Amino acid sequence: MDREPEETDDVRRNAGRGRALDSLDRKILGALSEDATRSYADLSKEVGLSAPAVHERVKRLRATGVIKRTSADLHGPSLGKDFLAFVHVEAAGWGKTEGIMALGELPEVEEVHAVTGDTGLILKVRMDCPEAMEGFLWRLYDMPGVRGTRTYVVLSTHLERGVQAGITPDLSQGDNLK
Amino acid sequence: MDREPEETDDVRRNAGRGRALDSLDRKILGALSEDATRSYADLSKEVGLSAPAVHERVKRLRATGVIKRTSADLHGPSLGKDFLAFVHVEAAGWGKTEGIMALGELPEVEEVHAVTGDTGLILKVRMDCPEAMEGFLWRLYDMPGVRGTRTYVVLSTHLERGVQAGITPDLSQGDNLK
DNA sequence: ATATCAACAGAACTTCATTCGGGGAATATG
DNA sequence: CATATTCCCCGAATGAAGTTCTGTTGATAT
Repeated sequence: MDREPEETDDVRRNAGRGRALDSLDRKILGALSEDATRSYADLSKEVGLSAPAVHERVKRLRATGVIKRTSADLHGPSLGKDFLAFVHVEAAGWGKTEGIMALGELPEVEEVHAVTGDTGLILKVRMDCPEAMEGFLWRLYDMPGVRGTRTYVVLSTHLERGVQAGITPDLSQGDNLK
Repeated sequence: MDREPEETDDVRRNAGRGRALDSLDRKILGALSEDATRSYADLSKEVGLSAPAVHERVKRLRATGVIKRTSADLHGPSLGKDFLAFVHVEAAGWGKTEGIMALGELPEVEEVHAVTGDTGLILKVRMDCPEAMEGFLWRLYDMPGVRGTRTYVVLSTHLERGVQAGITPDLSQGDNLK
């Protein structure tokens, strides 16, 4: 009888429940977030486990959603996208407008966040030129509920990476109160 | 005489010079940016090439820097990072302060951009709790040149992805002028 | 004290990545 | 116009890696 381990099919959203991440998991995650092409044999030497053991952990990390996916990180300028900007959108009703959600269909839109503050939405958009930016803003203003926008054009990017596995303990404790 | 194609060592920013990306490259890039674990045999069926041909193209895309790297995308909350925020920093002198560049050492800091507008810097930071955010801001204010900050706490993220291979032609032309 | 379960290592197996040799189309050269 | 040259592709072969299987160990629960 083959039991399928996946068939939970239930509430899987709070990933990593039932098994907290130990230091080995974090080590693996840190390594894979920097270079996901490394072999399990290679990783096994770094974390002190056998290749199958690492494989099993990675499999679990994927299944539980800790590793959302493995992706190739592309170079914007090489694709003709030299123009990066953050657009703060002042929305009337409130976020989640059907039109605003449809922004995700544009490959130029990389991030959409609902935020606190005077603006309700922050967009990260990357395109080829200022003219495209203009076209994008027009499209934005045509949407119902968009009252205004504030655009911050990126002059240079000094750091850009995904979620990091590490944390800085000092931040949430200790010497905050000087 | 082996000529090393890399030894330009100069201005490499416009990677992919000498060979424009064709539609097959874009198809491959689009696929790999969504799932970099797909096999070449699999990709070959999608783009209509043989596996070695796809491999060769990917190899070149890596070598020329179009594919910056392949990474595992991690799930923040699973790692205990439930708190995402954009921090606009009003810097006195101007960007690239040694201290600000050192922010990259904190795994909580995911992005650092120099931008136009009243603020000179936009930071994307992800941490475990508001207390950590507080600690981070304190650390920020201790830096020379930091005049003020404005923090936008992310309430919900509707879209978050890397550079997309596709483009929307309409944006930079045509019906912009309504 | 015994049964149960989770995690790991070593070996076997399978699939994939990678290299090699050759062919064809387009471009450059005489 | 004919002939090299170059680039890009394919099919086959090789090697390395991913993946599965089985037994063992240690811890926990009965």
